[in-house]
Amino acid sequence: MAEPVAKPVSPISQVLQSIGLTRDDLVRHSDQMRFFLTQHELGAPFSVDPSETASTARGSSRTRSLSRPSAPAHPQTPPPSTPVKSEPIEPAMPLRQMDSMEMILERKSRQAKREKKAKAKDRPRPPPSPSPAHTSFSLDAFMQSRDSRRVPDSDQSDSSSSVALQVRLSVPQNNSVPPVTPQHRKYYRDYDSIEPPSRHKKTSFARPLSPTPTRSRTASTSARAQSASQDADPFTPRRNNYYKSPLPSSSPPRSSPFATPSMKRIVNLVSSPGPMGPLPDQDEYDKLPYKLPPGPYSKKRPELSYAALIGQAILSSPEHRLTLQEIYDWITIVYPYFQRNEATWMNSIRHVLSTTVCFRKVPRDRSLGRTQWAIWDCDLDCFANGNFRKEFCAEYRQAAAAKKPPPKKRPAEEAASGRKMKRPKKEPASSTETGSPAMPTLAPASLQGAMLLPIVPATHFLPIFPPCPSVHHQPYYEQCTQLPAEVIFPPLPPTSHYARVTSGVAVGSSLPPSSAVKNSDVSQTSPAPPSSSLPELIPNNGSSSSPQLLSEDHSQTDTADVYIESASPDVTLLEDARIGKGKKAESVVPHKTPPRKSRTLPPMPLSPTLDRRTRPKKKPASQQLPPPLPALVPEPTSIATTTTQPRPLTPPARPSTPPRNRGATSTVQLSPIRTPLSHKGLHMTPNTSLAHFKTHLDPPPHTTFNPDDGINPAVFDTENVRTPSRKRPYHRDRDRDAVSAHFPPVTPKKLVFPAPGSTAESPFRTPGPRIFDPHDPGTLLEEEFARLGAKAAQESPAGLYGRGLLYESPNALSPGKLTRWY
DNA sequence: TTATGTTTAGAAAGAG
DNA sequence: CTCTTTCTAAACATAA
Repeated sequence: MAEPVAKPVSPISQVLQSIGLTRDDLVRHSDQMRFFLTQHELGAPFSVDPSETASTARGSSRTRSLSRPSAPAHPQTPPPSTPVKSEPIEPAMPLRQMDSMEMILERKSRQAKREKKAKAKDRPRPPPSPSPAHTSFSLDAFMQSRDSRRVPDSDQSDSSSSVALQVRLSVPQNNSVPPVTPQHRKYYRDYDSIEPPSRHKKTSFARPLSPTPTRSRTASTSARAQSASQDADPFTPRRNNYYKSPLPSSSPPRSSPFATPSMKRIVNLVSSPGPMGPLPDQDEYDKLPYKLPPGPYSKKRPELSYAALIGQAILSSPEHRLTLQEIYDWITIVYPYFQRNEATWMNSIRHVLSTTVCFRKVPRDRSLGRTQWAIWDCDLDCFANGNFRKEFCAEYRQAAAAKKPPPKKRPAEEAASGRKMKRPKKEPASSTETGSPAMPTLAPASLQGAMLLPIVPATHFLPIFPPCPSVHHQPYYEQCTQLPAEVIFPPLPPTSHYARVTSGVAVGSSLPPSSAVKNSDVSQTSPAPPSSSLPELIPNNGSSSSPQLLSEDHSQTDTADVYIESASPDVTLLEDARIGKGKKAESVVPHKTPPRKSRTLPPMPLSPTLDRRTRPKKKPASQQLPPPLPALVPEPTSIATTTTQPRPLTPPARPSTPPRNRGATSTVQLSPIRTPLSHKGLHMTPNTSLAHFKTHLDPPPHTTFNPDDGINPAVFDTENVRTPSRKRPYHRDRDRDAVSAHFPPVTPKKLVFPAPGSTAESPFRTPGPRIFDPHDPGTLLEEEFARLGAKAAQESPAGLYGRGLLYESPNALSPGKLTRWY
């Protein structure tokens, strides 16, 4: 690379000289340019992430996610039904050039749809009105869904619609496929959903397509690949819209618009059906219960694990809880790679939610909506930097501390001595399991929660319990520390209330007692932990989503930044929202849910998850991990407690919690359900330190990143935090394919700037290290650098390349993930 | 019937 | 080579 390379003097150099700029300047400017470009135009033909290419090149690293494992094998067994999704791969559309066009079309179609639906449908969700959008979606959804499985009825209802869908899908179907193409269904249907035309599109690229016949995967793969190819995001959420909307995710009704039932019709046939609904329109983004990261979204498959994606999604909501649908929506928007049609990933998402300890189920009233999946504050560490690391789960830690086996959410294994048992069917009553014996073993997730807690009325406990008690009192903070909030959440606009709030909260983190109570809730939900980061999440000022909550918050917060009170209100609100409404149902869950607020709580240890299973499996890992990130904060517990103290006290009842108590591992009551671990008293090691936050509202250093700097905090973090360990590349065929397809092994240029600030700026930027935008000056520069090689590198301001990132392969950078965030 | 959840299996990749 | 992790697939459950 470094070599002198042929062109001794690049035009650029000349130009620079003439201009009097240094390379550094160029870099900076380029970054800025890039930034603009990216923002403004998503359209870059494709942002390829160099990283991707590189990654691929690199090795496997990416995830294997794509992999289609066994695919090959399948041949034999072509299951009847799903023999294979594979089909799919069609050459499809070339890249989408049309993004803009498509976008427009889409919108139009959507609007039309909306209108129609609005009329037609009832469902529109009540609440806010966002619904309309939904309706619009319906088409899409339907298209998609249909594609996949459903029948065609609609088939194409409209070409336009189809188009829209396609677009949305990101796929270019349009091109290739006529809008309607009923066929889709065939394909899709046959094969699970997966590949709707959209995928095909992709093929345009090279995608060789994966040969892999495997079923769905292939399809999926292909799809993905396609998606990947398309980098441009169809909808980049851009703008601040995001910020705005905080619909109350929690707010039951609305939940995600998409989610809205309307979609239902569409249902998929697939086993695990996917879902359906179309994504929300951009317009609707505002309304969403979660915050979308800015930036164009890369269509590539994220390197992140599903757990990480879920974590990002959930954490993007003010309360840190989303419904499954919302999670789907978030993922599909932010990672266009995942399309609604595909059942595979959704199935995986569900699977992860069910099996991962950190994802807590919060039941709600039906009236409110479906259950929500929450991340407690105590587990925030797990999601730092947008990644997911079990090790940091409170339970894990505890377990580690205890030396017990890592908890698993689902004990299934444990329970039964042998795995395999198929489940006996469930018993209707969970009781059986829970009740009895199993305690250790199984508890349904929901139960778990319940188990843990003594059941306090939801409302009560929310405040009361900190989610994860023990460890983090101030989960957010801690987390924040660990995570760069920014990473997770885009920086808030100064103006935004949230910012203040959050900060305030953070500050208050200590949480005022008063707030404390509420706080717990608050914290949970929006609290902010995300200090810095959060803000955005919550955006809105009044907006919406849980609007009320938010709104209030704002007011309050605004006024007093600090106080929790603001929070408190929020909390209250939140709770109301959640609890009040949902709560009833929640009784069980509550325990866990409350989490968010963990802050307040003192040290409860949590053991909740443990209950599920203490499974030995991971121990190793868990053990290793124990301490979350040391880096940031020192002692979490102590601090936390102090700060949070307020509420902690009563860890009320939570059965589970008690044990946790941090320090003592006392075994407390065992919740019947709980896992033994909990009982055992895993204590929690506080690990994380919140301290930092206590002191500082802002996230630790890394968090902030200036574009200018070029340094991507994330990067740092990543390095630190992330263990590159596995690099799983996506090897799995898909990924590779996808990637390769798009960009062939392109030489991994090291272009990848660490996405330094520039691109980086957009936190959520495409995952890859950055988008490859040919137009982007940055690119040019990069090339130049490449030519110049080391020289440039040296020169390059640290900022840009930060640590030499310049040349690092994207992968190296950290998992692309980080990058992406920034 | 659908969407959602839970659980079991198995494959692939990586780490040790 | 073994163990672990992640992903995928699918069966089964259940609420609405």
